[in-house]
Amino acid sequence: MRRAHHPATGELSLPEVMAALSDPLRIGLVRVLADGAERGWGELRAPVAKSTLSHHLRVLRDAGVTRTRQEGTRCFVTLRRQDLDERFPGLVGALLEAAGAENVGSGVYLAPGADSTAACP
Amino acid sequence: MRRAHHPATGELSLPEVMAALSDPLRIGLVRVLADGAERGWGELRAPVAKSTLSHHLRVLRDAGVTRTRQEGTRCFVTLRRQDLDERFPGLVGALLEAAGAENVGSGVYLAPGADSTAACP
DNA sequence: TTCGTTGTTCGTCGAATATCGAACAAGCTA
DNA sequence: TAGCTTGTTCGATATTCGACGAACAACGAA
Repeated sequence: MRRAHHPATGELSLPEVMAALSDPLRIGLVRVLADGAERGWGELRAPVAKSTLSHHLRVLRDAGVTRTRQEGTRCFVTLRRQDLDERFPGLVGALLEAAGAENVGSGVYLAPGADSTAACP
Repeated sequence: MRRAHHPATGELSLPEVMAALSDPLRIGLVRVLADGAERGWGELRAPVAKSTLSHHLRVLRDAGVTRTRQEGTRCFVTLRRQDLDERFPGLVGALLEAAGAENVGSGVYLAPGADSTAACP
């Protein structure tokens, strides 16, 4: 598991962020992370193969939408809400509101019983 | 020149709109149209072949971001700001603000001397 | 050390995208 | 009618994207 690259706040690219947020599955991931809690990779459920899920998380990470932290063999993901709001004020909020109203990305959810406080037992 | 298809307000798809707004050139087009004025196709200047420009305008139109009106052999384009705001409140505003701050899509501009009031002489 | 768990990476596939020039169609205009 | 203007459409390429299974790497546990 190679060290993941995270763009600095100042390096965020608007087109790249928009592209990252143009896939229903990735929108679903952002919605799941929208409460600001850190989530374990294993908590995330989506109707795709795990290699595909890894791909989508990588796209989000490379665009600077999420941050991945590694702990042992596990990964924890958070939404970079503050960084995004700093560079693109209101964008993520508008997206989340619209996605909620349209129920975009509803195929993504958290593993039943998973709790943000139990992410690191 | 076939009759263009415009999705109804209720048919707008968030992922499709996001994808349409993830290209720098298309963001530039939206910026040029952001003042709400109707612009003639011929006023639009972008560093691509006209067939490519036609393609990008079609992507925007098909996603419901712009509306195209035909008058004789000419086309006039407007931003569907109201429809977009109705479905995705704040999204276009946040995009425009961010794009302005980052100067995204600056390769797109209006033909010198073109005026919104002179679009239909 | 030997497993088992956990994500990532690789190779591949089909579909979609961006781009260009050329050909085309529709409507003015001479 | 014959041309001119204006966009659109058509191939043709090259690139990228989303998806999958399989292989791999890193770490903890037995």
